[in-house]
Amino acid sequence: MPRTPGQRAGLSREAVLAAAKTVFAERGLPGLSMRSVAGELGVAPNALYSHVADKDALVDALLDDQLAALAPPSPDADPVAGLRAVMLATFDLLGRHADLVPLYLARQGARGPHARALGAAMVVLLARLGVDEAASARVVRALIVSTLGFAALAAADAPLGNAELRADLEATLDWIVRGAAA
Amino acid sequence: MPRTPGQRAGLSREAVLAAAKTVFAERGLPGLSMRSVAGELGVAPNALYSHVADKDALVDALLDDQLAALAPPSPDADPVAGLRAVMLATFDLLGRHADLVPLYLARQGARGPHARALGAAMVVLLARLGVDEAASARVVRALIVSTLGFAALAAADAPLGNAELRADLEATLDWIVRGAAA
DNA sequence: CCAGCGTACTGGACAGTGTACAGTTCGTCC
DNA sequence: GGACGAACTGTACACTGTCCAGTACGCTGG
Repeated sequence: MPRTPGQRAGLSREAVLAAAKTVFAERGLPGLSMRSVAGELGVAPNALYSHVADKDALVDALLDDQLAALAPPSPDADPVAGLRAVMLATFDLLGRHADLVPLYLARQGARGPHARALGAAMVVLLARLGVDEAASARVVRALIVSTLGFAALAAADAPLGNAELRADLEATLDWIVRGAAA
Repeated sequence: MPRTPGQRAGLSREAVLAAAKTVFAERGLPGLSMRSVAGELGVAPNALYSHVADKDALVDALLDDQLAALAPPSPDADPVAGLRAVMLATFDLLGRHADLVPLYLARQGARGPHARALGAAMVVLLARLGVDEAASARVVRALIVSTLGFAALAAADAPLGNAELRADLEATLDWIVRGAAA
């Protein structure tokens, strides 16, 4: 989206993030460079650095933003079903954005506001299963780790089909929840 | 290790891999480039391509090579203890090579010969717990995914200490094994 | 012993990357 | 209206993985 020169671009952190989302959606992670995002905005690559500290910071923002598509489980639903539903929804979401998965595991990306909200909702459900607050952090981590891990496995175009790994995850989630509740 | 010019370097796939190991040990993953490996061997960067297809292929080899340090569990030991021991040893190994963890999850790296051997030993132990062969593949995947996932979490210099995450992993492994054996 | 062949290797280059530095242009506030 | 600070540009650096063309060497058949 090039501008007529001589005018301000009027960028902002949000605009940069939005452009990054567009570029990522259209060209995937390999196509996401500072230059491509800047090009999308019709702006010099360096201009982004007025609104974003790093490429890393931009990617972190992008990661948390993806989680906005996930609806937190209702506190009133059946806890076991609710937990399974969020994690499977997460798995499905990551299946659509395969190359992001390693990033979630390697970075602070899983610590943004959206991620926090999901975690808090999970703690509520676990409490209704009799898991006290001290232990629930551990269980949440176990659930998330399994979900991200299986998503990563599914992303690596493994010989195992996506459906098989989804079923694996479902079984694993049950083992963890059941084990933790005992 | 520069050579006196005019002589053959006498490279080989193994020599390249060894140099890559050295560079990685000294400078970590960011310092591992085709140029740095070539420099280590006193050779032009392109020379490596006579022995290695890609940087990806080289990294894959490096990944599996790291697993050589892991002793497969004895088939005669207590199955639960044996499984726990391998996975915790893996966690500890990965803790020492933090930046590799995302790669293990994202690539075929966990499918090399060493990885296979470990997987096979785990299947044997699971059989002694009454897990039939069809189901054991799923359990092995669950155990590996949890281990790699927690290692990744520990690698991301999280606020949670390494010891805490190791304990989390230990509990998770137990839940999975117990759940699968039931 | 020597010609020839194939492989190992070099030099140079290309197309990218993230990002720093210096300078210009603009909107805003006193 | 003039100064200030932020936004933005142009240019550049130091890298990256990898390709192409050429050279020099070791080994093998005659």
